[in-house]
Amino acid sequence: MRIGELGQAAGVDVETIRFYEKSGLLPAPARSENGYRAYGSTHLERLAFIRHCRALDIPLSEVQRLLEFVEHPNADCGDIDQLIDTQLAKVRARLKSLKALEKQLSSLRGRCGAKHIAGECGILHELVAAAHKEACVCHGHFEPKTLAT
Amino acid sequence: MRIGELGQAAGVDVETIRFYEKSGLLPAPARSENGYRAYGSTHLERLAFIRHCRALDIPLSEVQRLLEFVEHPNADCGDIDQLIDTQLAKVRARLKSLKALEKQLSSLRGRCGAKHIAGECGILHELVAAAHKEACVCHGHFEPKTLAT
DNA sequence: AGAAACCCTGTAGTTACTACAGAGTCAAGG
DNA sequence: CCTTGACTCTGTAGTAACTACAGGGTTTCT
Repeated sequence: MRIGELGQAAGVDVETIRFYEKSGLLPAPARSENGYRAYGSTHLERLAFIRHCRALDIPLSEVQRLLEFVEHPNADCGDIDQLIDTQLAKVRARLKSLKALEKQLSSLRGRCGAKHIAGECGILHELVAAAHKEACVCHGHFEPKTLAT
Repeated sequence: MRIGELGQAAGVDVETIRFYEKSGLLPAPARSENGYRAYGSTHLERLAFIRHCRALDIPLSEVQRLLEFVEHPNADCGDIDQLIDTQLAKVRARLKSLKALEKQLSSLRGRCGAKHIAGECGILHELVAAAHKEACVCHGHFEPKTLAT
């Protein structure tokens, strides 16, 4: 099948498929006489594998490694569980920070009254006030990454 | 104060500060005779405001808008609560998908036994099996019927 | 035949930073 | 005074994972 068909079968953009090929994740397929890529089921499976891993937020570099393991069943796979552990830790950390973020945003949202003049906007006041508080060096450094990451 | 001092005061990288200036978020400051940037407390407050918004995952383009409201207190601020609502919706959606992801990864992690050969790795088997027949929660596009070529 | 959809390669853009490179300035120490 | 390391400057490029052209060729359908 051609690239468009592969894309439809796997629910992936053709440009993403080309991107994966260029990145080395997908092997370059055979070509028809007109130069079009000609894919078979092997590519489809591999692409599905990649997309499934991506859905698990596994970085492409790690997906590459997993694919190598698939290709070499006799290789030592001691790192795979560690990879999943790393992902799990990341997800849990992110969940934690997002929950805090949701709480902050909800609180901020609650400050919006019926007023529609910027000078009287509770949200804006709160954002400015927060900036004032943080701008005071007595309160230490505000590190957004710890919340937003 | 110089850029390094501003960065320390706000807990921001000097390169990020220059980035913000270039992006138009921070006004270009006065310069000393040697060409160094000379900042005052106004910049510090504005930077803190920006960082606080970033901590709330507010995109820079929206931070820019908020800053404009701060500068024009008489402007209609009808969009600000909507901005926060949009952020809240994003955060909640992301929370939902991350929870599903955590569940999947935990399940996947549970498949790892004591084996350390790739060919016998439960995690790898599951990833490959998923590519064959299962749509994951976040992916959703892959359907077995489209396997037919 | 013509138009639209598909394909190709190569380049550039998105978002929010982050990291140089090469050169100038400053402050402390020998 | 000189040296050295830290700081500053502007400009460019890179990061991750795509996504969107541009310009040109091929296929399919009306």
